Formats: sequence, C-alpha cells, structure tokens
Amino acid sequence: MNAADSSEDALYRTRHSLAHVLAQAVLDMRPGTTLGFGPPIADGFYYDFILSEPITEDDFPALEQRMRRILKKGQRFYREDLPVADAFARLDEMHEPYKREYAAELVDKNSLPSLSFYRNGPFLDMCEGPHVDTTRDIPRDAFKLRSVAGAYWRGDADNVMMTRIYAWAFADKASLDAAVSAYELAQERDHKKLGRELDLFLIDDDVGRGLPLWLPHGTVIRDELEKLAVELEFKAGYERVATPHIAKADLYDRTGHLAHYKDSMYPPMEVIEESADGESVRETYMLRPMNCPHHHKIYASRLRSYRDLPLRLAEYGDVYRWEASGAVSGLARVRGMSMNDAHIYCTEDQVKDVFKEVISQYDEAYRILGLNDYGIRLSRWDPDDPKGREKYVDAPEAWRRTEQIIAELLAEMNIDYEDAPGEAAFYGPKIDVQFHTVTGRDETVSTVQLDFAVPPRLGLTYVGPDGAEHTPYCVHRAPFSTHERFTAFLIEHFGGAFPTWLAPVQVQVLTVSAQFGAYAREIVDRLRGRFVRAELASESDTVSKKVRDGTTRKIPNLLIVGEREVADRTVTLRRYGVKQQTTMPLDTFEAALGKTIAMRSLTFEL
RNA sequence: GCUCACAUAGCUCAGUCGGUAGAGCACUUCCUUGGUAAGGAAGAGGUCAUCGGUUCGAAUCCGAUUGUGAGCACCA
Repeated sequence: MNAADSSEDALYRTRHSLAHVLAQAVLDMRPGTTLGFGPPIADGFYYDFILSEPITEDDFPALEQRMRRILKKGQRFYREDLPVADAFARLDEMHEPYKREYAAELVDKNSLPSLSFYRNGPFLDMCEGPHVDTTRDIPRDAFKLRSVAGAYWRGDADNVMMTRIYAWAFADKASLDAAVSAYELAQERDHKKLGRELDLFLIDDDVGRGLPLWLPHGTVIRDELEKLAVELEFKAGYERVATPHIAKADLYDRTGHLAHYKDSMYPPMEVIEESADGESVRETYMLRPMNCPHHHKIYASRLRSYRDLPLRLAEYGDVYRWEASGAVSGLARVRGMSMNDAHIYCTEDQVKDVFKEVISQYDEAYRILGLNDYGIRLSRWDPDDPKGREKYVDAPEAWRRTEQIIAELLAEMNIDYEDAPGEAAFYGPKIDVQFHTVTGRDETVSTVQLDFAVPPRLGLTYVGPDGAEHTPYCVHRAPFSTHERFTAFLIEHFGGAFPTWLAPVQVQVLTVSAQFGAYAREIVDRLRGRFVRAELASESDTVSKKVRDGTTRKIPNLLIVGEREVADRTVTLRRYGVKQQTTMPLDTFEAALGKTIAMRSLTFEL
C-alpha cells in the first residue's frame, strides 16, 4: 500500500468513525431513534435514522457540540465478532429491526458464519469497519453537518423513508474550509440562478411546472447548439425529418410504451372523430414521450434494402414526459423538452461500426465545447430486478446478445466504463455519458441506445442480400441530450460566461462619451451585417457603469471607443475575465472575431 | 411521488412583542458626456403565494392547498 492509499484509508476511517459518532449523538439527543446505514461518502459521510422526534438544521449546532464532546472523550473503538445466532439476538435486543433485516440478508447471501460489531463508548453498531483507534484521533474542527434529507431504506421507494443527515468531513480544517467554499462557489454557478440573472429562461406557473419558456438570450444558445448539431449530423450523412408532437395511443400500445413507459407519459386526449361513413368514432391521442415511433413509421413507409442501411434519421424533436413532481428542477429535469434525437437503422453486423461512428461524433462535440469531465456507463437490464417485466421488454436472449455487442465494442475502443445493471431503456441496453456537474452531481447527458425490441413490434424490415426480409436494429442517439438539460449543463460548465460563438450577446460597444456614438453605431451595424450579435451600450451611463454592466452580463467582448479609437479607426477590446486590453484596427478585430466565431473557438483568435 | 425546509416589489433581502410594509439594484423622467466594476435627483412599483382558522386586529400564530429548494426514488 502506498502513501496515497494509506491517507485515503485514514480518511475513510475518520469519516466512517464520525458516522458512528453522529449516530451516538443523535441517539443521545433523540432516545428511541432507530438506525439505518451510515457510510462514508466522497466528501464526508451520512447516517440514516428513523427519529423519535424530528431533527432540523436548527439542531445542528447542538448536535455538532455533542459530537465534539464525544471526540474529546477519546472513546476507543472495539471490534467484536459474534456468531450469527448471537448477532441476531443482539440486534433484536438493540431494537434495530432494519439492521436485523440487513444482517439476515448478508448472512443469507454470503453464508457468513459471524457478523462484526463495533463499540465506542455507549454506542454499538453492526459494522464491518475499519475505524480509527479512538475518537481522539479525529480532528474536532474538520467536519460540518451539512443537510437533513429524506432517503428510502435500502434505496427503495416501497420502503420506509428515513431521515438522512449529511456531513462534510476531511483530514483537517483547511480541507474542510476549502471544500465548503468550493461548494458555495459552485452554488453561484447554479443554472437556475444564472438563468434568471442572464435572462435565459423562465418557468411560469400559469404555463406549468417543468415547462420552461426560453427567453431571447436563452434561445440564442439553443439555436447555436442546434446549428452545431445539424452541421455535425449533415457531415455524418444524417437526413433530417420533422414529425408531430402527438400520435394515436394505439401506436404507443404497439411500441410497448404503454406497457413499460406509461407512468412517464401525459394522460391521453380523447376526441370524437367522424369516420368516412358518418359514424362517430372515439380516438385517443397522446403527447409523445419519445420521437422513435414517428421515425419508425418513416422507416416503414417504403420497402428498405440492406443497401439503404445504415439509414440515419435526425430531428430535434419535442417530447413530453410526466416527470415526478419532485424530480422537476430548472432546465435540468423538465416535462417538455427538445431532444437532439436521431435513429440509425442498421443490420446486426453494422451495429458496432454505427456505435463507433456515433462515439467519435460525441468526442468531436465534446472537444468543441471543451468538455472532459465525464464517465461512460453501460446501462443494462437487471435480470434480478423483481420489477423487471414492468420495466423491460422480456427477452433475456436479446438482452444478453445486445449487451455483449456493446461491451465488446467498448473493449475494442479501449473505453473504461461503469457497469450499471438496471439502468437500461425498456427496449434495450445503452451507453450513457455521465457528466460531473460543477454543482457536484452526476447527470446523464448524452446517450447511445441499442433497440432490439421496437423495430420487430412495428414490423420494420429490410430486404437482405439473400432476398429475404430481416428486422433491423435501431440505434437511438442524443449527443447534445435535450436542449434543456444540455443548456443547464453548459450554463454551469461555463459559469454563464459563454464562449463568443455561443454567447447571447457576442460584442457590446461602449462609448467613452455620446459624441462617439456615430462610430459606435457604425461598428454595431457592420458587425450585425455579418450576423454578429452586437449591441450598443446605453449612452447615458458612465464608462465605469457600462463596463460593470457588460461584465456582470458576462458579455465575452466589450469594445470601448473614444476619441483615440475614432481618430485611428480602431477599437479597444476588453475580453471577459481578462484585465489587459488590446487596441487594434477595427478591420483586424472584425477578421479575428469572424475567425473566432467560425471556428467556435473557446478563446479569442487574434 | 416521499422527507424536511422555505414563499414579502422584476431581482436580492429587511420587517422586533400580532397594531394594514421598507432598503438596495433594476425600471421611468430629468440633470450629468464621464477612458475602464455602480455620477446625481425625482417618480412609479406590493391582495406580504392562495384559501381558511384564531384574534378587536394577522406579512407575523395555526391548518390546508399551490409553488420553490435540498435529498431520496425515478430519469435526457
């Protein structure tokens, strides 16, 4: 074990032991409380309780004080291994039904002969360890209770909801302070906050929860992303289609959406239509939760040959999903969204190449945006999931086969991935790209999915070289996710300071005094004539005020013009976040700006 | 959906013990034409989320509803 490992290990022990100290303090403060789990996590630890009396964040100072007192006491951690029967008896005696339930399962699954307990002071917990030697080994100023939240026992919504207390914990005070201030800084980049400050989007109760209204500045970002996506797709041979936002319920019955996805769909719309013979016919329409059925119908509209494959149909399609009320949040999780969708129909032999082609397009998109903090997840079905038949198409052999194809191609591409059973789409396995957001969450952004289930249900076929009909696979992909989630992610990634090509206002021209307005307006007109989003700052403010406003609005390029600039036909460029300014001929600036935008550069290309 | 918290002007927030609301920014008008992060003055702007209860009297106390936030579950 090297030094880094052992310090990691020490921190793990500290966090784990602090969890026990928290539990001891909570039991002391709220006698009769029942314990759940209390593990260390990335930046600290948590412990789950069923509290005899509620605890709120107002109780944190008192709780922390109790914890510090325990640390000061120097309680020694003792490990004790009990034969299974004794362990069960002890847990019964402790009135810890949840620990008892878990113990039984542990023993059952791993056929354990004994279970370990740790005791420190009056506190006893079934636990694998390891722990510190004594609570005096834990620094008293390097932890901080963070929040109280609900969490289901064993992460299952069918179970009881416990109260979870989260805490930060580090090796020393400096690390704790650094983590807390990093967290507070990240909160400043929250897309909901920046979205309001930068006038990007709006959510209005009269329209509905999770149904954002894109303001002019937000729409610029949306349009620029879409333009980029359309260009990348054009180069890769995608053909664009456009399809309606609703379809008859029967279509979703046939695709399997009603069987597996109904809870995520808005309820049906009933209408009365008149048939050809004058009869009234009830018809049911539904808002679409996915674009694929519509695209499948386009595929099915004519006889396809293997020579046509892969066939790539693309659409930035609007879809609607009835997301759980508690899940809806800003632009990151919405109920109406515009998806960077495409469906690639191909033969089984082509699947790997199609995936590889798609993944290389993802790389290209991420390179342009400067994104590199992400992990790859292979999302599979979970054969052990008792709810498997509700969640997934029941076709074990097809799952096995398609999951293997994806695992193989990931190996061939030397891509490390996290294996995630139970995260598949209902119609097939997928590769999810999990981005780490600056606000500390992991979020699925892009996805590539292999659909073996729906094409046969809708009778999609192609004629193979053998003259017989075969069923194609369908690869669903969405590198830019949805406009909503992707924009939320980018707002936080760039902290609202977008690169010039994406910025809602690319250039703002500020005059030193109104008498230079004619030159400033000439610059704005010239730039706008070249489709640059340029605007003139208010003429009645002071230069300082204009600089401040432009900076607060995170405009990437401020151009200052005064007497000198007018005389020399130059501009003084003040880049966002850059103190040093550059004065250059207007023509030079214009050419450099054109290049910066055309290349979608993250910096300014002089 | 679940647990907890929160809801005052467009935004950020004060509002003490229950006595019918205040600031800064933004907005409008006027003055100021100023070389790098807030020039000055005046004005307008509120059914204190909604509904109900307690009270002589509710932004304030209680309940319900709606919405928002954190987390869980679910997910692009």
